[in-house]
Amino acid sequence: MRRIDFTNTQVASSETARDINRGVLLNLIRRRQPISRADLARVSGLQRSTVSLITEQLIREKWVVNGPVGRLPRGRRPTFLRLNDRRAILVADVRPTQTTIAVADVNGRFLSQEAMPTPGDPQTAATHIADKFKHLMQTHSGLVFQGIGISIPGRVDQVTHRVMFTPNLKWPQFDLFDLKGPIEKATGISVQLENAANACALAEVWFGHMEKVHDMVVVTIAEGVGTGIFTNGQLARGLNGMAGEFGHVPLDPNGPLCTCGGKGCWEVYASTRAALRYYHESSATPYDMNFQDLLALAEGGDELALRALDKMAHAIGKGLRIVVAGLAPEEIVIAGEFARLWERFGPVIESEVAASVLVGDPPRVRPASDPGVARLRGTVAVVLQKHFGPKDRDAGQDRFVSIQTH
Amino acid sequence: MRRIDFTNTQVASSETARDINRGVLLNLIRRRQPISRADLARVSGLQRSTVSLITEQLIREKWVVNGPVGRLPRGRRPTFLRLNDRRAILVADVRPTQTTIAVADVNGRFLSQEAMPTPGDPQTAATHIADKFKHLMQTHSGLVFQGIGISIPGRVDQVTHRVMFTPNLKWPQFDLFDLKGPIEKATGISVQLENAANACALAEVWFGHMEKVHDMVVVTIAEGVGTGIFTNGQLARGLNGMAGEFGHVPLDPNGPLCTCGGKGCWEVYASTRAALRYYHESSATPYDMNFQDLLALAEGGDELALRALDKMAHAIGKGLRIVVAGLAPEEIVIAGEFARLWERFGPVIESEVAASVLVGDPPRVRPASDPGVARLRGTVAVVLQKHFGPKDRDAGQDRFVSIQTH
DNA sequence: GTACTAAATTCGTGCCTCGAACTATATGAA
DNA sequence: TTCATATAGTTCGAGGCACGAATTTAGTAC
Repeated sequence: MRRIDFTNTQVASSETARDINRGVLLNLIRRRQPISRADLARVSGLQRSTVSLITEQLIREKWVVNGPVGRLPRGRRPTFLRLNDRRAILVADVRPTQTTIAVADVNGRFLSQEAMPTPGDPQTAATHIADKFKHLMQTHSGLVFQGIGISIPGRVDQVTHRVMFTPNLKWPQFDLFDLKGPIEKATGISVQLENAANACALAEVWFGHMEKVHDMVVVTIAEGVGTGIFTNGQLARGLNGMAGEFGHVPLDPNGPLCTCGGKGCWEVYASTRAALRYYHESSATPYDMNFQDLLALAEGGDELALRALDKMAHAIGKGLRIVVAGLAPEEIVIAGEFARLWERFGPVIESEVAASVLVGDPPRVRPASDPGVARLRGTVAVVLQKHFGPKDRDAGQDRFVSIQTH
Repeated sequence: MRRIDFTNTQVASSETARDINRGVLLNLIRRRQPISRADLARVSGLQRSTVSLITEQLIREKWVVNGPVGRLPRGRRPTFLRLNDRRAILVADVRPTQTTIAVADVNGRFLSQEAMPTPGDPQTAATHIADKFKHLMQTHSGLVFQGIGISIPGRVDQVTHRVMFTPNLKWPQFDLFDLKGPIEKATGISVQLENAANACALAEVWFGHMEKVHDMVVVTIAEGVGTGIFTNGQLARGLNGMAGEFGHVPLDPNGPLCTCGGKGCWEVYASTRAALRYYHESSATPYDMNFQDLLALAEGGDELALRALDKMAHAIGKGLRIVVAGLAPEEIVIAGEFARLWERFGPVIESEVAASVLVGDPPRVRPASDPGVARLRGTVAVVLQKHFGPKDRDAGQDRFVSIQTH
């Protein structure tokens, strides 16, 4: 007897072409709105007739709405299309001390945003966050909510939706707790969990500049150092979602102890905690000071603060050498409040990176497009990706099937 | 006036479905040959009628031929399909001291294989290799040659087809020399250049085990240490094709000088050269000895040789920590002659890797499927990929267009 | 009003997959 | 030998989809 394990190969049906083109047009509208059907046809290369049919479908599906009418020197006026911004997304960005909750539309514009202290354990956090969400759903009753995105300072296995690794978030037994389930149950909306650095990477791709970036690495500098790797047009997630933990690569095997248990990790030298440590080592300030304060001091010209941040910038650059050698991204994006002082410290990082390029062009190094909301906006992108992104179509290689012969 | 830069978005036409399904079936036939049309339908999920039409097309295109007729307990006998193995590929594997030239069929089976010393400069190499190829084309006149693949110990920019970085191959001004052009001109066949580690990665994916691997890293241990990164179903090539140079990440910034100009690179500790150095440091053997000799000594039980290789294995494992933390591949494959002593040194690497996993499952670590021909067979895959692989369809994100308004 | 222009829609054609019906070819029981 | 049954492979009509020419719609210029 012969049984077949029917994990099907990804074949195309007669509707596949429509699926693909629908996605192409939806994304073109998203990036170029307001845009007329005629322009869509020109830009996409599809026939005007095809564009009309597909946009009609998108309007029926309520993703797109007819917008204002344009004006041309001659001829019939075009009707512009734009995304239906009554479709909205709920997002939360969980950080060790503070959690931000927001409502965004499909364009990544925030309609409401508030902060709360991060609860001390995941159970309480789940209830508090869910409550906030429910409240926001009531106060924004005109909107249709598409999904919930939550970014955390840790790695998430996207198969099991379990949290794998959160060295900087001191929640007891978080890895055993299901954050997604309770919030979905309380709100009735599907929840996506994602690592903050990965979220930032998606933010750049979805809301950043127009040109297509093929290989990019985002580095989030906060209490820890995280990287989000975007390659071949997708996030590299790795086994159990653990890809991107360059922050825990040791730069010096004899260095200070890290929260991960290792020694001399990049994060130990390049995180905001490291900068505070540098500062405290060189001054006699009392210990209750946070990174915001340090930045403020530096912006005010405090020499010791500047020196601490300079040390941090060098450490960031040093760790980036590994990323550059290993992945050779086209672009490196630095996210986190540290990027506020880009003018001062960007060049430090840039020169360190340029020195590490073995041969060829150095990667662009730049701060996140909108550092203040990078993480939140990325979390919006996490949810949008489910609707606008590729339908998890296999990137070429077929998925194979095992035939068991009995 | 408005001009449009018509780098078109990738839209689907009415033929797209056929394109996709043709690829799926071609690859299914490749991996499961001999296979009947009925089985193809079952495995792929396509209708039998559709399978018949597409296989007819593949037979017309001469990719597939009708093979033997099967035998079943009941019913009409199935005609098995298999790849047309008269389609062949010419490959060369260039290494610092020796170059291997071979003819392979589309199944990666070698029909002929020979070695020659690697010439001292790229010009001579191009003529010699082209001559060998032309000769092989004559002696195998029954075959239809699909392409030429050449693997080199260096990185290749797949956009410009220029060689970027070959620290271990002492060819003068190789980066200014066009290896592809002259050989194409001499043979009339299109040439693909690829880094040896990338080639090995493709070999594993194309000719390795059946299960689909999503994230894999191949480490080639030879005169240098190279890595080939396979993520999201594709090779990660990076800017100028430079991705994968983990071999030049410094493990110790004060270590010995590397051929790349840096200090204390992984390669300095983990290459075959390193093992020879370790051996020579501990014995008084004359200096004209190569890695093959060292392996032979170790296989014969020489204590000093074993110790040198053990040190090398530890260094390999230590560098893999970076790869594991940064990419969390499902699988790490070790290629190169070193893998011959896997029984002895595999566990050393494995335990080092397992210790570096922050959380979750450790990656599988294993030697290359067929270490002796890994590089050559991978080079075959480089060429096959052009015919069997995805049609460089964008993995989701659309490619944008810039409209210049004058 | 007429000429012209551009946007958007309509409609016939061809490609493609689907699925039912049909043909071809085998085994085994009556 | 004949017929039921089972499996492989083909044929053919239906429906989804993109294409592209023709048509309709709606504006400007004169």
